[in-house]
Formats: sequence, structure tokens, C-alpha cells
Amino acid sequence: MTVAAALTKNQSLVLDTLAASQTPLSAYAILDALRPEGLRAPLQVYRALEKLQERGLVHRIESLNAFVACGHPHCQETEMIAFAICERCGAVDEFAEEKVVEGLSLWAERHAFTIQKAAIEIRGICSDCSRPAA
Amino acid sequence: MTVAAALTKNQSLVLDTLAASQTPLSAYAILDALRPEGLRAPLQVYRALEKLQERGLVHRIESLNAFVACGHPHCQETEMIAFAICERCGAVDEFAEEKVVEGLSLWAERHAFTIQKAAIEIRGICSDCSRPAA
DNA sequence: ATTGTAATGTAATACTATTACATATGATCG
DNA sequence: CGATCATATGTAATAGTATTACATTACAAT
Repeated sequence: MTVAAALTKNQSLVLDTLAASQTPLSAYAILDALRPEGLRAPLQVYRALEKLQERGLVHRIESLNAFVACGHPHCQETEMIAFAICERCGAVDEFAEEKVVEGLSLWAERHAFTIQKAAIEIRGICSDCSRPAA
Repeated sequence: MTVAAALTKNQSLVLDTLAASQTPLSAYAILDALRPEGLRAPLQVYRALEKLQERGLVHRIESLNAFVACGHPHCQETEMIAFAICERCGAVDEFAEEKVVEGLSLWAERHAFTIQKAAIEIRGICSDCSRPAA
């Protein structure tokens, strides 16, 4: 019975940086944020991101070339997570919608396509940003 | 009553290049393919791609940073198109699955999120590539 | 102690996209 | 016709994103 290995120093730094951000961060934005902590090269960030993604602790937003800390604890299990990205404030909302998953799975089944992973990203204006100013 | 303007020279070159390809092409791959025709700078390709995307003649695959010619004639109307990308052969299959659209629309409605566009991309192994060799 | 594996550090380079500025082309209208 | 306006083009420079290659370190398991 093995326990998930602890995060390494760089992995923790990167995850903490993402978790503290209200919006997705690019790898280079993360790097800049962590220069004071001693990080110097893009690869240090990319490597940490890769491990964090493997664990489901971080997601990549394909349409932004950026990364977010996972909001939910269950992302190790559930694949096919979707993201709603606000064009105005940059906030990202992560969600799993059964119907979407079913629809994609159905198509895949019918076409004998084996799904390995998915990127489902909707972009638009979030509720906060479309509300009339207070 | 206006008729859609004809494609310009660069737009035609780019669209033809994409249409002739079995797989998505990066902007720079397109550029390289079109150097013999006189194209020299990335911007020439990016500008053509932009116009072609506006018309729904070309789609961008976010998870590949690459572009494909639209397979269907109806893409001007339908938003929320999905792509199945084979990791083995690189082929891209474009489809619209009602259930997926419904699922995303539903979530958006419930969360007062106004969808402007979507990127729906599944990656895996296509039927051709998972079939036992002939 | 040694060996094997994962993580790290660093430099260089490759790949993707945009900004800024100059020029040309073509339609429209006085 | 010539002035004007919008669109398309050409070119250079630069910004932003990601990977390859190689050297080193840390540490667990024999």
C-alpha cells in the first residue's frame, strides 16, 4: 500500500502560486512570480506543472496556454472536466456536466474512438461581469 | 443584398493548403508550404487564417495550436463544434453533437454565463488506428 | 558503499503569435 | 478623372510559449 509521494519543493511553489491566483497563469507568469524563491528557468516550472497535472492538481487551459489549480478534490477520478472562462475578468470556473460527458462518450462509441483526454472550454461573460454595476 | 466577397490571394493559398492536408497544420507549417508561392512572413498566414476563421472555413484546434479546413458546409451557422483528434495518425474529425451543446448551454444558463465561443476537443485513438493491422 | 531513479539546475534553441510601420489595391463618389 | 476610404499586403522586429540537451544533486533500496 503506497501513499502518494509528497510534493517536491518546486511543485509546491508552483501549486501555491496557482492556488493564490484568481485567474489562470502562464508558465512564464509563474516563473516570474517565483524568481524571488530562486526559480530561474522555464523548465523548472514546466516540469512541476507536468507532475501536478498528472496528479490532477492542476489543469491546463488549452485556449489560453495557461494553468489553473484544480478547484475540486475529485479531479483525479473524473476526466472530461469543462471550463468556463470569462473574457472580461479572466475568472475560470471548472465544472463537470454529465450531459456533456455522455454526449462525447456517445459519439466516441459510435465512431469507435477511444478517448484519452478532453479539452472542453467555453468562453464568454460570467454572471458577475454581466450584472449591472452595483 | 451583398454577396460574400471572394477570397483574396493569400486567403485562397492558405485555405487550399489546409484543404489538401490530412492533418491540422501549424501557421508556420502553412508558411513553409507557401514559400514557393511567395509568402515570406508569419503575419501573412495569420491574417489569412483570421479571415478564414471568421467565415467558418477554417477552425483552430486549441490543443494543437494548429488549423484545419472546415469539413462541413454548415459551420457558419453552428457554433459549438467538437473535434476528435487521433494521437496516432493525427487525423481530425469534426462533429456537432446535440447532447454536448445542450449540456454546455444548460450549465451556462444555470450559471448566467453568456457563451461566446467554445473549444471542444477530444484526443485519443481513432477507429482506423485501433483496428488490427490488415 | 553502490546503484538506480527521480528531481534539479542551466543554457540554448525551437516554436507560436503579435506589434509597428510602410505600401498597395480597389471600390466609391464628387 | 482624381480624392478618399477601407481592406489587403509586405516586411522587420519582437514578444510569448515550450522543448531539447546536458550536467548535477538527492535520496531510497539494496
